[in-house]
Amino acid sequence: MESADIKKAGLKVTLPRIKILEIMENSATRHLSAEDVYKHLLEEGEEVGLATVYRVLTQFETAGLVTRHHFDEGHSVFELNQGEHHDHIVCVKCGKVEEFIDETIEQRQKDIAVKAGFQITDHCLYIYGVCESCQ
Amino acid sequence: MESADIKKAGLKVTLPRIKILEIMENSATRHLSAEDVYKHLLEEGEEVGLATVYRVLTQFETAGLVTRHHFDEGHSVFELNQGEHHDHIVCVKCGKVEEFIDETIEQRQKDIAVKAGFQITDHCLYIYGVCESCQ
DNA sequence: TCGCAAATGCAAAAGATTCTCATTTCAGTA
DNA sequence: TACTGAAATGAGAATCTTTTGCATTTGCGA
Ligand SMILES: [Mn+2]
Ligand SMILES: [Mn+2]
Ligand SMILES: [Zn+2]
Ligand SMILES: [Zn+2]
Repeated sequence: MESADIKKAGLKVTLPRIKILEIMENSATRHLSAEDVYKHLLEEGEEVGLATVYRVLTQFETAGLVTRHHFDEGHSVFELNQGEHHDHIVCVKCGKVEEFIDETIEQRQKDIAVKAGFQITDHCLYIYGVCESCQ
Repeated sequence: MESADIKKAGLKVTLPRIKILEIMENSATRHLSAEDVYKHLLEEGEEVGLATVYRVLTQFETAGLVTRHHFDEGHSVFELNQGEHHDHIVCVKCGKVEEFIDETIEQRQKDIAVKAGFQITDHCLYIYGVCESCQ
Protein backbone atom coordinates (compact mmCIF):
# COMPACT_ATOMS: atom_id res chain seq x y z
CA MET A 1 0.00 0.00 0.00
CA GLU A 2 1.80 3.10 -1.21
CA SER A 3 1.73 6.15 -3.42
CA ALA A 4 1.37 3.96 -6.45
CA ASP A 5 -1.97 2.74 -5.11
CA ILE A 6 -3.19 6.29 -4.72
CA LYS A 7 -2.24 7.07 -8.28
CA LYS A 8 -3.80 3.84 -9.49
CA ALA A 9 -7.05 5.03 -7.92
CA GLY A 10 -6.97 8.09 -10.15
CA LEU A 11 -6.15 10.40 -7.26
CA LYS A 12 -3.35 12.92 -7.01
CA VAL A 13 -0.56 11.83 -4.72
CA THR A 14 -0.78 14.48 -2.02
CA LEU A 15 0.77 14.77 1.39
CA PRO A 16 -2.50 14.23 3.31
CA ARG A 17 -3.25 11.09 1.34
CA ILE A 18 0.20 9.64 1.84
CA LYS A 19 0.13 10.38 5.56
CA ILE A 20 -3.33 8.88 6.04
CA LEU A 21 -2.27 5.74 4.25
CA GLU A 22 0.84 5.51 6.43
CA ILE A 23 -1.17 5.93 9.59
CA MET A 24 -3.61 3.21 8.65
CA GLU A 25 -0.72 0.91 7.86
CA ASN A 26 1.27 1.52 11.02
CA SER A 27 -1.45 2.01 13.62
CA ALA A 28 -1.60 -0.49 16.46
CA THR A 29 -5.30 -1.03 15.81
CA ARG A 30 -6.47 -1.98 12.34
CA HIS A 31 -9.88 -0.34 12.73
CA LEU A 32 -9.81 3.45 12.98
CA SER A 33 -12.42 6.17 12.98
CA ALA A 34 -11.88 9.39 11.02
CA GLU A 35 -11.33 11.11 14.34
CA ASP A 36 -8.69 8.51 15.27
CA VAL A 37 -6.83 9.15 12.04
CA TYR A 38 -7.09 12.90 12.58
CA LYS A 39 -5.59 12.58 16.08
CA HIS A 40 -2.68 10.56 14.74
CA LEU A 41 -2.05 13.31 12.20
CA LEU A 42 -2.05 15.97 14.92
CA GLU A 43 0.36 13.91 17.01
CA GLU A 44 2.70 13.81 14.06
CA GLY A 45 2.41 17.57 13.72
CA GLU A 46 0.70 17.38 10.34
CA GLU A 47 -1.58 20.26 9.41
CA VAL A 48 -4.37 18.26 7.87
CA GLY A 49 -8.00 19.21 8.38
CA LEU A 50 -10.61 16.81 9.69
CA ALA A 51 -12.72 17.48 6.60
CA THR A 52 -9.86 16.27 4.45
CA VAL A 53 -9.61 13.10 6.50
CA TYR A 54 -13.27 12.39 5.87
CA ARG A 55 -12.95 13.24 2.19
CA VAL A 56 -9.87 11.09 1.69
CA LEU A 57 -11.24 8.10 3.58
CA THR A 58 -14.39 8.19 1.48
CA GLN A 59 -12.29 8.39 -1.69
CA PHE A 60 -10.13 5.51 -0.52
CA GLU A 61 -13.27 3.52 0.15
CA THR A 62 -14.58 4.22 -3.36
CA ALA A 63 -11.20 3.25 -4.77
CA GLY A 64 -11.27 -0.01 -2.82
CA LEU A 65 -8.24 0.85 -0.70
CA VAL A 66 -10.17 0.78 2.57
CA THR A 67 -13.38 -0.70 3.90
CA ARG A 68 -15.85 1.21 6.04
CA HIS A 69 -17.60 -0.53 8.93
CA HIS A 70 -20.56 0.48 11.05
CA PHE A 71 -20.05 -1.16 14.39
CA ASP A 72 -22.71 -0.27 17.00
CA GLU A 73 -20.94 2.94 17.94
CA GLY A 74 -22.45 5.85 16.10
CA HIS A 75 -19.48 6.49 13.85
CA SER A 76 -17.77 4.78 10.96
CA VAL A 77 -14.49 2.92 11.29
CA PHE A 78 -12.12 2.20 8.46
CA GLU A 79 -9.55 -0.46 7.80
CA LEU A 80 -7.01 -1.02 5.08
CA ASN A 81 -7.94 -3.57 2.45
CA GLN A 82 -5.05 -5.96 2.78
CA GLY A 83 -5.63 -9.68 2.71
CA GLU A 84 -9.11 -10.91 1.86
CA HIS A 85 -12.61 -10.21 3.05
CA HIS A 86 -13.38 -11.13 6.63
CA ASP A 87 -16.01 -10.56 9.27
CA HIS A 88 -15.74 -9.22 12.82
CA ILE A 89 -16.39 -10.13 16.42
CA VAL A 90 -16.44 -7.11 18.70
CA CYS A 91 -16.15 -6.88 22.48
CA VAL A 92 -18.97 -4.71 23.80
CA LYS A 93 -16.95 -3.84 26.90
CA CYS A 94 -13.44 -2.95 25.73
CA GLY A 95 -14.08 -2.53 22.00
CA LYS A 96 -11.52 -5.14 20.98
CA VAL A 97 -12.10 -6.39 17.46
CA GLU A 98 -11.14 -9.82 16.18
CA GLU A 99 -11.45 -10.93 12.61
CA PHE A 100 -12.60 -14.23 11.21
CA ILE A 101 -13.65 -15.85 8.00
CA ASP A 102 -15.96 -18.82 7.67
CA GLU A 103 -16.41 -20.32 4.25
CA THR A 104 -19.57 -22.14 5.23
CA ILE A 105 -21.22 -18.88 6.24
CA GLU A 106 -19.99 -17.19 3.08
CA GLN A 107 -21.54 -19.91 0.94
CA ARG A 108 -24.84 -19.91 2.82
CA GLN A 109 -25.10 -16.17 2.29
CA LYS A 110 -24.72 -16.61 -1.43
CA ASP A 111 -27.43 -19.27 -1.40
CA ILE A 112 -29.74 -17.02 0.59
CA ALA A 113 -29.26 -14.14 -1.84
CA VAL A 114 -29.97 -16.36 -4.83
CA LYS A 115 -33.11 -17.71 -3.19
CA ALA A 116 -34.28 -14.14 -2.45
CA GLY A 117 -33.53 -13.04 -6.02
CA PHE A 118 -30.84 -10.56 -4.92
CA GLN A 119 -27.52 -9.86 -6.60
CA ILE A 120 -25.15 -9.50 -3.67
CA THR A 121 -23.02 -6.36 -3.63
CA ASP A 122 -21.71 -6.68 -0.12
CA HIS A 123 -22.38 -8.11 3.29
CA CYS A 124 -21.27 -7.78 6.84
CA LEU A 125 -21.54 -9.98 9.87
CA TYR A 126 -20.86 -8.54 13.29
CA ILE A 127 -20.84 -10.74 16.34
CA TYR A 128 -21.01 -8.76 19.58
CA GLY A 129 -19.94 -10.27 22.87
CA VAL A 130 -17.67 -10.07 25.87
CA CYS A 131 -14.08 -10.98 25.23
CA GLU A 132 -12.06 -13.32 27.40
CA SER A 133 -10.27 -10.62 29.37
CA CYS A 134 -13.49 -8.67 30.01
CA GLN A 135 -15.52 -11.54 31.42
CA MET B 1 -48.00 -6.27 21.80
CA GLU B 2 -50.09 -3.92 23.90
CA SER B 3 -50.28 -1.74 27.00
CA ALA B 4 -49.59 -4.75 29.18
CA ASP B 5 -46.19 -5.11 27.53
CA ILE B 6 -45.36 -1.50 28.29
CA LYS B 7 -46.31 -2.03 31.93
CA LYS B 8 -44.37 -5.28 32.05
CA ALA B 9 -41.32 -3.31 30.98
CA GLY B 10 -41.67 -1.15 34.08
CA LEU B 11 -42.79 1.88 32.07
CA LYS B 12 -45.85 4.02 32.60
CA VAL B 13 -48.55 3.44 30.04
CA THR B 14 -48.68 6.80 28.34
CA LEU B 15 -50.35 8.00 25.19
CA PRO B 16 -47.09 8.46 23.22
CA ARG B 17 -45.95 4.95 24.11
CA ILE B 18 -49.26 3.38 23.13
CA LYS B 19 -49.34 5.28 19.84
CA ILE B 20 -45.77 4.39 18.96
CA LEU B 21 -46.44 0.74 19.61
CA GLU B 22 -49.57 0.89 17.44
CA ILE B 23 -47.69 2.53 14.62
CA MET B 24 -44.96 -0.08 14.66
CA GLU B 25 -47.57 -2.81 14.63
CA ASN B 26 -49.68 -1.43 11.82
CA SER B 27 -47.10 0.15 9.56
CA ALA B 28 -46.77 -1.26 6.07
CA THR B 29 -43.01 -1.58 6.55
CA ARG B 30 -41.65 -3.46 9.53
CA HIS B 31 -38.45 -1.42 9.73
CA LEU B 32 -38.92 2.22 10.71
CA SER B 33 -36.59 5.05 11.62
CA ALA B 34 -37.40 7.40 14.49
CA GLU B 35 -38.24 10.01 11.90
CA ASP B 36 -40.61 7.58 10.16
CA VAL B 37 -42.45 6.94 13.41
CA TYR B 38 -42.60 10.67 14.08
CA LYS B 39 -44.12 11.34 10.66
CA HIS B 40 -46.79 8.70 11.25
CA LEU B 41 -47.63 10.40 14.53
CA LEU B 42 -47.97 13.76 12.82
CA GLU B 43 -50.20 12.26 10.15
CA GLU B 44 -52.47 10.96 12.87
CA GLY B 45 -52.57 14.41 14.40
CA GLU B 46 -50.77 13.32 17.57
CA GLU B 47 -48.77 15.97 19.39
CA VAL B 48 -45.74 13.89 20.22
CA GLY B 49 -42.26 15.36 20.07
CA LEU B 50 -39.42 13.81 18.12
CA ALA B 51 -37.34 13.69 21.29
CA THR B 52 -40.02 11.54 22.89
CA VAL B 53 -39.98 9.19 19.94
CA TYR B 54 -36.23 8.71 20.36
CA ARG B 55 -36.58 8.27 24.11
CA VAL B 56 -39.41 5.77 23.84
CA LEU B 57 -37.77 3.72 21.12
CA THR B 58 -34.60 3.46 23.18
CA GLN B 59 -36.62 2.41 26.20
CA PHE B 60 -38.49 -0.16 24.14
CA GLU B 61 -35.18 -1.48 22.91
CA THR B 62 -33.86 -1.81 26.46
CA ALA B 63 -37.09 -3.54 27.46
CA GLY B 64 -36.74 -5.97 24.58
CA LEU B 65 -39.88 -4.79 22.81
CA VAL B 66 -38.04 -3.60 19.71
CA THR B 67 -34.72 -4.22 18.01
CA ARG B 68 -32.52 -1.50 16.63
CA HIS B 69 -30.67 -2.00 13.37
CA HIS B 70 -27.88 -0.07 11.72
CA PHE B 71 -28.27 -0.59 8.02
CA ASP B 72 -25.78 1.36 5.89
CA GLU B 73 -27.87 4.49 5.98
CA GLY B 74 -26.59 6.74 8.72
CA HIS B 75 -29.59 6.36 11.00
CA SER B 76 -31.09 3.66 13.17
CA VAL B 77 -34.16 1.68 12.19
CA PHE B 78 -36.37 -0.17 14.62
CA GLU B 79 -38.65 -3.15 14.35
CA LEU B 80 -41.06 -4.82 16.72
CA ASN B 81 -39.81 -7.98 18.40
CA GLN B 82 -42.44 -10.42 17.29
CA GLY B 83 -41.49 -13.87 16.14
CA GLU B 84 -37.90 -14.96 16.58
CA HIS B 85 -34.52 -13.53 15.73
CA HIS B 86 -33.74 -13.18 12.07
CA ASP B 87 -31.23 -11.50 9.80
CA HIS B 88 -31.69 -9.12 6.87
CA ILE B 89 -31.02 -8.74 3.19
CA VAL B 90 -31.34 -5.15 2.02
CA CYS B 91 -31.73 -3.75 -1.50
CA VAL B 92 -29.18 -0.97 -2.01
CA LYS B 93 -31.34 0.62 -4.70
CA CYS B 94 -34.90 0.72 -3.35
CA GLY B 95 -34.26 -0.02 0.31
CA LYS B 96 -36.50 -3.08 0.40
CA VAL B 97 -35.70 -5.35 3.33
CA GLU B 98 -36.27 -9.07 3.43
CA GLU B 99 -35.78 -11.25 6.45
CA PHE B 100 -34.27 -14.69 6.73
CA ILE B 101 -32.98 -17.13 9.25
CA ASP B 102 -30.37 -19.78 8.64
CA GLU B 103 -29.70 -22.26 11.40
CA THR B 104 -26.38 -23.31 9.93
CA ILE B 105 -25.11 -19.74 10.07
CA GLU B 106 -26.45 -19.30 13.60
CA GLN B 107 -24.58 -22.38 14.75
CA ARG B 108 -21.33 -21.41 13.03
CA GLN B 109 -21.47 -18.05 14.77
CA LYS B 110 -21.73 -19.71 18.13
CA ASP B 111 -18.77 -21.90 17.29
CA ILE B 112 -16.74 -18.90 16.17
CA ALA B 113 -17.49 -17.04 19.39
CA VAL B 114 -16.48 -20.00 21.51
CA LYS B 115 -13.25 -20.39 19.58
CA ALA B 116 -12.48 -16.70 20.07
CA GLY B 117 -13.30 -16.88 23.78
CA PHE B 118 -16.24 -14.49 23.50
CA GLN B 119 -19.59 -14.74 25.24
CA ILE B 120 -22.05 -13.69 22.55
CA THR B 121 -24.48 -10.96 23.48
CA ASP B 122 -25.82 -10.26 20.03
CA HIS B 123 -25.06 -10.44 16.37
CA CYS B 124 -26.27 -9.12 13.09
CA LEU B 125 -25.81 -10.17 9.51
CA TYR B 126 -26.70 -7.78 6.74
CA ILE B 127 -26.53 -8.85 3.13
CA TYR B 128 -26.64 -5.94 0.70
CA GLY B 129 -27.61 -6.40 -2.90
CA VAL B 130 -29.94 -5.49 -5.71
CA CYS B 131 -33.41 -6.95 -5.45
CA GLU B 132 -35.20 -8.67 -8.30
CA SER B 133 -37.32 -5.68 -9.31
CA CYS B 134 -34.34 -3.30 -9.24
CA GLN B 135 -32.02 -5.32 -11.48
C1' DT C 1 9.02 26.55 -15.20
C1' DC C 2 3.93 27.55 -16.14
C1' DG C 3 -0.97 26.92 -15.88
C1' DC C 4 -4.81 24.84 -14.14
C1' DA C 5 -7.62 21.37 -12.43
C1' DA C 6 -7.63 18.91 -8.31
C1' DA C 7 -7.07 19.09 -3.50
C1' DT C 8 -7.04 21.35 0.93
C1' DG C 9 -8.16 24.06 5.33
C1' DC C 10 -11.34 26.41 7.68
C1' DA C 11 -15.66 27.64 9.00
C1' DA C 12 -20.36 27.06 8.34
C1' DA C 13 -24.06 23.78 7.61
C1' DA C 14 -26.50 19.62 7.84
C1' DG C 15 -28.36 15.40 9.81
C1' DA C 16 -29.14 12.40 13.68
C1' DT C 17 -29.61 12.01 18.39
C1' DT C 18 -29.46 13.57 23.22
C1' DC C 19 -30.15 16.76 26.91
C1' DT C 20 -32.31 20.55 29.84
C1' DC C 21 -36.02 22.12 32.12
C1' DA C 22 -40.59 23.90 32.78
C1' DT C 23 -45.01 21.70 32.40
C1' DT C 24 -48.13 17.75 32.08
C1' DT C 25 -49.75 13.17 32.98
C1' DC C 26 -50.01 8.70 35.05
C1' DA C 27 -50.76 5.59 39.08
C1' DG C 28 -51.29 4.67 43.65
C1' DT C 29 -53.66 6.24 47.78
C1' DA C 30 -56.89 8.43 50.72
C1' DT D 1 -63.29 10.22 42.81
C1' DA D 2 -59.80 13.80 44.21
C1' DC D 3 -54.87 14.39 45.61
C1' DT D 4 -49.85 13.97 45.11
C1' DG D 5 -45.47 12.96 43.66
C1' DA D 6 -42.68 10.70 40.49
C1' DA D 7 -42.30 9.73 35.83
C1' DA D 8 -42.90 11.38 31.29
C1' DT D 9 -43.28 14.88 27.83
C1' DG D 10 -42.55 18.93 24.43
C1' DA D 11 -39.80 22.42 22.74
C1' DG D 12 -35.70 23.97 21.81
C1' DA D 13 -30.84 24.07 22.75
C1' DA D 14 -26.87 21.30 22.58
C1' DT D 15 -23.89 17.62 20.94
C1' DC D 16 -21.74 14.59 17.80
C1' DT D 17 -20.56 13.05 13.31
C1' DT D 18 -20.14 14.08 8.68
C1' DT D 19 -20.58 17.13 4.60
C1' DT D 20 -20.23 21.42 2.01
C1' DG D 21 -18.80 26.13 0.25
C1' DC D 22 -15.17 28.82 -0.89
C1' DA D 23 -10.81 31.10 -1.08
C1' DT D 24 -6.16 29.41 -1.31
C1' DT D 25 -2.64 25.96 -2.21
C1' DT D 26 -0.50 22.16 -4.57
C1' DG D 27 0.55 18.33 -7.71
C1' DC D 28 1.42 17.25 -12.41
C1' DG D 29 1.46 17.33 -17.38
C1' DA D 30 2.93 20.33 -21.14
MN1 LIG E 1 -11.28 -6.04 9.85
MN1 LIG F 1 -36.41 -7.57 10.65
ZN1 LIG G 1 -13.16 -6.91 25.94
ZN1 LIG H 1 -34.76 -2.97 -4.81
